[in-house]
Amino acid sequence: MGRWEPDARGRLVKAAMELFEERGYARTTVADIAERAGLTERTFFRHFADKREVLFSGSEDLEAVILAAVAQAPDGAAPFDVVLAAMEAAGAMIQERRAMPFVRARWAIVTEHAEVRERELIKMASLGAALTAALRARRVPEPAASLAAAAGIAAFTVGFERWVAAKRPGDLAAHVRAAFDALEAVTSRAPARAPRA
Amino acid sequence: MGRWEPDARGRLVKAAMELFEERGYARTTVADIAERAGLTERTFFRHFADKREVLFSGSEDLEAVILAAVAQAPDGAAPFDVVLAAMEAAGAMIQERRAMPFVRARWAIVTEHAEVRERELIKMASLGAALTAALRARRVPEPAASLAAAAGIAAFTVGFERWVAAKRPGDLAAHVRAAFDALEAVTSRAPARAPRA
DNA sequence: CCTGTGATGGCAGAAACTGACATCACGGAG
DNA sequence: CTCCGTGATGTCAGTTTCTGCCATCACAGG
Repeated sequence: MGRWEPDARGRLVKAAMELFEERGYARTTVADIAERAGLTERTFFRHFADKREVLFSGSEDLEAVILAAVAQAPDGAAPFDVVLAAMEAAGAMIQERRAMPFVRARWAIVTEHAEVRERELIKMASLGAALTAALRARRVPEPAASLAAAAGIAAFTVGFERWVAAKRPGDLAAHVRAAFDALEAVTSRAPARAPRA
Repeated sequence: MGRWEPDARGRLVKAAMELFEERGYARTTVADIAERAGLTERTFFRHFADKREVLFSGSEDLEAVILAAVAQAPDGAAPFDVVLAAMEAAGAMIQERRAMPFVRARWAIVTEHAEVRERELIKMASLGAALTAALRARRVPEPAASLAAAAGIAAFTVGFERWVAAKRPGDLAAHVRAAFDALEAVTSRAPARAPRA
């Protein structure tokens, strides 16, 4: 492999991010991206299923980190603690990429464009499914596995959003932990059940 | 209003569902739908933002029911119980539509087509945002409001999926309640905190 | 009778994607 | 060394989604 410029995929991602910042996501066509990367539109679609997907390059790594964290959790750990550990690991990975400007630019695009947000949500759902499967492999029964996964991802999302919104970034993992604690607090019903019992 | 056949929107929804069942979602074009409804493609896009949206007609009602339930909850109720009540109300509405075949047909399409699932997820997220706002109006602070809303919707989803998957439909609200209980159980950490303390 | 309004139709076009086929350097088999 | 399979890319035509712009035309109110 040396016939073409190497790392076509990486070049496409780079070109896309540049153009998105220059003209905005909506006003950048796939043809534009391909051209800047020195490729053709057709080749873009061989590397990415669609235009949005170029914003999610690397999400496979995230899933891998999460699954690894689950696998490494001590045997007797409670499911929710396992999920917390997995989400902390995910947070650490995002933070360690030192690509904070990239994270922010990406975040801006995702929140501004509903179509991209849709993609983000389905990626999260897919992550949740993988996490659920990993929990089930640890003998966590349903529906506890699904619920722990979904709730954990919700907590992660809240923590992440607060981290991004914060002026001084701080530690993402700390935000995530705080969200988990808050979730535990809000889902615990008072000792005396509410009226409807 | 009497110049055209009435209820263009309704006719489009009906035509769409028929065609989706006859040829499948992917092989049905918007032009097909419009033609069967006695309209043109251009008019379809005046009633629905895009092809997927025709599958979500009525989701506004769902949001209204949820918000009404939140508003009617007793003043001192715990946030999570308020959310439970709202989700039970949503479940009751879905069940009372007596459109069980429609619900199943729609469910099949949503689970089979990622693009439609994306739309479903963003609708859920939007519902979550509305629910969060309603909780905040009840003086529930952040991040408790966001977390209660997201966790509640996750529990509802699990309950709904189990209800749809069940051979004998049974009561949706009961499934939802069970999911809430299971969520509470899984998010409660043991009295002695896990290793990381 | 006249006119504004609102839902619709017609049409052209951009942009996202897809399928089928061609190209062409590299690397191994002979 | 030559030949051929392979794989990433290019080319091109075509479908589908979705938008902008303007025309139409019955109905309602003045």
